[in-house]
Amino acid sequence: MPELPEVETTRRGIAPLLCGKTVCDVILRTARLRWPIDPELSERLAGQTLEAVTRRAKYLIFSFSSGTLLLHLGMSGSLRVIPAGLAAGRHDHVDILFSDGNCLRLTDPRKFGAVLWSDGPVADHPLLARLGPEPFAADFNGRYLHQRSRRRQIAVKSLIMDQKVVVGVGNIYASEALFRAGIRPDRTAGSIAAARYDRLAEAVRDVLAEAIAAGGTTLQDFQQVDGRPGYFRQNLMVYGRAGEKCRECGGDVQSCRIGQRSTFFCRHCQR
DNA sequence: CAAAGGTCCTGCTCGC
DNA sequence: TGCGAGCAGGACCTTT
Repeated sequence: MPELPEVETTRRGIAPLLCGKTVCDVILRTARLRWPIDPELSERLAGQTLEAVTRRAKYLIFSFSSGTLLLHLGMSGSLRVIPAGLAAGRHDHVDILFSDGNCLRLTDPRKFGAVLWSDGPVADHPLLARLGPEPFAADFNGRYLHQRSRRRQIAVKSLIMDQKVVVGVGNIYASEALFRAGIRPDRTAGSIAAARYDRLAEAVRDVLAEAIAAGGTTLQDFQQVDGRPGYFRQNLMVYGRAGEKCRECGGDVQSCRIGQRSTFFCRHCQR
């Protein structure tokens, strides 16, 4: 599920409720998600005060004085802040309990998420070390995308979904950004001119920013920290709309598969 | 049976 | 022959 807008929406929901609060216990109901979860997590976190919740790519970074908790929502994860003591469901894997009575609960049906403890700073963690620029950073722009695409034979959609090229763009927003930029998703990345990458970089930033403002996109599992869905779904131009009318030209929205992922575009609006 | 919003890892091919 | 880069596919897991 969660691409950058959903992770950022989650971060903004959590931070004001939990920053400055002290952990009193951690309940692990599942030994591993994508990777094993440190069984000592409760001992590590109990008594620690949460200093900040930040984001790098689709990772949430919980900073404590003794180290860092790295959390990824995978494909179906979500976090909620609830009162301590609520019964846990089948897919509620981790509860982090705070001394003020709040509980941060991780739910993840597909178990592709990750909860990793790291002593000390996390900037050079292997999972973060090779990530590309944030889409809102100054070093992400059309010139950069154009340069990274030279001699690349992959589809442009795969290029912008490559987290080493730019972080945060997943399957939904890749289709949406390419629609806004007027570029067919199956175009070979290396064959697209610089000016079109200017449009694409801007489209990526715009669609992500608008989705964050709407609280993300909910297709199935995603929920904001307070349990509400994200409201960007109604703004999607092509994703999930195969066979429906293009909201720009009235033609039929097409679908295809690129890199094993379903892909949506308008043959008339995108070249 | 296929597919669902992610991404790490393996192994193949190609070019120097 | 060796090495790196680029790329496709499999893997993880559960639900619809």
